[in-house]
Amino acid sequence: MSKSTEYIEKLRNSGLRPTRQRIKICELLFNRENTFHFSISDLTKIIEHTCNEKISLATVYNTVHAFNKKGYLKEITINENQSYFDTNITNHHHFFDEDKKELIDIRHDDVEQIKIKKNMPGKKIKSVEVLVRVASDN
Amino acid sequence: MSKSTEYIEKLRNSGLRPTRQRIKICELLFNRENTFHFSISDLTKIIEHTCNEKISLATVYNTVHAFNKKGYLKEITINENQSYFDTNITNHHHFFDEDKKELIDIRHDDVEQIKIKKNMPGKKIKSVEVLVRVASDN
DNA sequence: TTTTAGATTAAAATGATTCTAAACTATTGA
DNA sequence: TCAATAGTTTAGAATCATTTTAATCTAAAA
Repeated sequence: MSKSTEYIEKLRNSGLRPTRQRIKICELLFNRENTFHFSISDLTKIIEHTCNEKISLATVYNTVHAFNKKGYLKEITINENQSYFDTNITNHHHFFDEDKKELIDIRHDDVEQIKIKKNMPGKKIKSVEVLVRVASDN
Repeated sequence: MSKSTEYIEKLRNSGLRPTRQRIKICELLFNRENTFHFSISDLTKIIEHTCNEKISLATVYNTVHAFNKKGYLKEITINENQSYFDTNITNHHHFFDEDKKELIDIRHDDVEQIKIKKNMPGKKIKSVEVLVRVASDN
């Protein structure tokens, strides 16, 4: 499947029509070797720098949120004013580097099985997320 | 040590003078049997309902943030628009009930030791937080 | 094609948080 | 004890991220 067909499918699955602006957003998000962590403001800056045409903020929000809802992006929230999206939607965890304000993936295999000995009657576990905050030693 | 002396000490340690308004906030936060999870908006509602006098929003923010910074409160962020503070500052984890939008403590003992096989050179681990999202089975 | 349902946009609205500046108060030290 | 001062409270304004609006535009269906 071509990249372009893949983007169109992702958009349609998310309930969105494939438009020029949304395809461009897909290219920026999904045409990458490595996992990509970004905030909405990171993404709009990248659009400004790599794109001749402007994409309105409303479109960026609407597209990113639709992908997040559908599961093509994963949200990682650090605190009240720092929220990131991750293009790596496999089951994995994160380091947050407090110095550089940067997220780093921890492969699922790099964390030993997490066993929770308590359960919530009638409730099903949807996800288990580990955030390891790190900072410079000194 | 009396509760009141304890509040004054907490405030001073956080770099704040013990004023009438801040003592009131301490009473609401720390005079409790059980751990208390709240958002700023929860707290302001409680103040409105239990207090004759009004405490301005600016004071609430400033006091809660100072306690959080000092470590007398712990912040738990669920997503872009849901952030809570926890009066339980011991090492522990959380369930987040997606149905009731409610946090529930998981005692540290109820999660088996989390071993991270990867490390970040030159960086020290500040905290390891686990968030288990749960929702109704059906 | 033509129609229509959905998309894009700039600008306005909203809502949470932070700032401001004037009035107030805890603390210090004479 | 009391004045000086440094920090605090407050309402309201400012800010910032996000969402809504309504007019214009476009993809997709007929």
